[in-house]
Amino acid sequence: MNSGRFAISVHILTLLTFAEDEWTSSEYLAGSININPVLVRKELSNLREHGLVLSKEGKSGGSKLAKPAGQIFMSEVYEAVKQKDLLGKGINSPNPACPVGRKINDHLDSLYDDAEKTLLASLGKVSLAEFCGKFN
Amino acid sequence: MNSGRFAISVHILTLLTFAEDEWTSSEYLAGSININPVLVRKELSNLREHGLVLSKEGKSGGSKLAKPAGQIFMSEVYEAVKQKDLLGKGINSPNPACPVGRKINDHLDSLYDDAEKTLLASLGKVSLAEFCGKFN
DNA sequence: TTGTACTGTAATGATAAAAGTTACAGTATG
DNA sequence: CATACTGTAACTTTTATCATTACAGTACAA
Repeated sequence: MNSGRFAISVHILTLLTFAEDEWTSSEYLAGSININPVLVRKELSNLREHGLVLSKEGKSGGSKLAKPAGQIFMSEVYEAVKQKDLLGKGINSPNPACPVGRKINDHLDSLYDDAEKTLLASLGKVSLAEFCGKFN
Repeated sequence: MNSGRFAISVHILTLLTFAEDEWTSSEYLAGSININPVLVRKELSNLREHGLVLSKEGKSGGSKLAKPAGQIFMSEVYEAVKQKDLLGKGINSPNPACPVGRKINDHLDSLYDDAEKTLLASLGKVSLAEFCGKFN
């Protein structure tokens, strides 16, 4: 799983939840997360592609949630930021002359798939709204 | 979760399972995995600390499983290699002046803990022996 | 009792991935 | 048309990962 992108995305979405329906600037978001605004925009761009946020260009532009926080689940955020697989699948290039090396990646893949399904089920139980409820 | 260490450890343990009760050298393991022997020894050192393998120094030395493959579970391997947490916890240093930034790491932690419990339960169902059974 | 084949680990260097920074074109708004 | 934003590309810096070299320690076996 990718290092800190999940945390950054959840942080962004949490701030947008508290901003209600306001268009929030990447500068402001970057200030709370304490990272570079360009990184925030990249992450927003990804969240946008996955239908979680909307952005508006131009003066008084910014971003906001694409749907109510009660309808956004942590599993969606996970799906949005994942790129490598959960446990680091397919990074090595085992020796194909070895009977184990030749087949292990396939077997690891199916192990990972099962584990990831369980993880998604768990994250799918928590909505952004519930998560934000913890701040009160 | 750490990139490829889980895969390397499972690969090592699989090779040791097929080696039956032989002491297997790090050189041989490195050949199948196609990585550097020193990295293998480091990973073996970690697996040893976690009680999963035994090593013998000196000529005709090497490593073998510390217990039968039916009694080693993927959850143990996961626990052995994890260092950072699952989803990249605690990497950012959010702005403490922001009410969200100030508390988000705690809330993320509890989210991660729950998700990880589920993941461990899933990996705990698969023994090394079962995993190795797939190669036949 | 000495050569050999291993482990264990530290130190260093190379490569790759992640994050920060600068820069600037594009776009709404007033 | 000035302003305050977004969206991206290009470049640099930082950090993490992996490979390599080196060598001390250990057990076996001739």
